[in-house]
Amino acid sequence: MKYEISCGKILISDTSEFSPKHILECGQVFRYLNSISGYKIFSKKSFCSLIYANGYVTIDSTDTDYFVRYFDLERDYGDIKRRLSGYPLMTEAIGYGGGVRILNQDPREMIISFIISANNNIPRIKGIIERLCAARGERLADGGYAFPDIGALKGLDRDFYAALGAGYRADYLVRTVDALNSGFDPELDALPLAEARKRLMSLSGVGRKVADCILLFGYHRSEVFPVDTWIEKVYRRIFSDEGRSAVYIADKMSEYYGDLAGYAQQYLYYYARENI
DNA sequence: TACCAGGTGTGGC
DNA sequence: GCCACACATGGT
Repeated sequence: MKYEISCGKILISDTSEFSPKHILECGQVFRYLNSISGYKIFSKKSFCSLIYANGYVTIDSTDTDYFVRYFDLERDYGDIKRRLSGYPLMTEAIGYGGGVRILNQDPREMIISFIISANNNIPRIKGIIERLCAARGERLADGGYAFPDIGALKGLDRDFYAALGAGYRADYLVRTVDALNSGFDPELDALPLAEARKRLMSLSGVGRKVADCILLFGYHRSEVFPVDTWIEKVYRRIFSDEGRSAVYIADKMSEYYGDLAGYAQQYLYYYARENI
């Protein structure tokens, strides 16, 4: 998409493919604050402020290259939407969430965050992650906190995560942090999808759905279609097909949409959250 | 009060 | 392989 960079700011004039609300509220990201003047967004050790006014989006940061990639600005979402427009319900879904983009987030941050997300709700997920960052993340220039390095979580026991409010996921986090600190290789880009997914699912607390979210939001594997309770509702509506397992739906939709599956899923997820 | 939230691990079959 | 069930926590 078209954008300009000047004085540490990224300027986007065509907002038909960039809606801060759509991007941040489609469930892919948990580290953002909403204020009167706009949004503040944290990723790894970077942060930016995002202002939407007079038809323009301005992204202000000290790391413009990082956020060009983070917001996936080099990709043509107009083309993606055109290719999806023939699929059932997609015109309506894109009508509601046409400004969605899939962010390029840090794989380790996604692993930890989506383990926390399991059987949980978004406000609570955000709170747990914020407390994790405040407890173990590096202090940033703006007064906020970075997402902790995995090394900074080494040796912490279940009581630490339980105190953050992680509940029974505390044990998963202890085991997965240990794996990440002792040999698990998060470089999965060169692997076939099935092998990458299998490796992620070897981590405690990572089942099919969490693995697919990590693959989509941490590795931009757009052929995956994460299936949660909301997407199950949309699936039933589109195909009038009751009683299918989440894995069945994920496999079927991945094949149905091909390399557009992840994008289709995000438009449908946003639509479901707004309309079902 | 029972149910829900971007589900997973476990044990029984 | 499938299935039922337990699992912390806070909101409605």
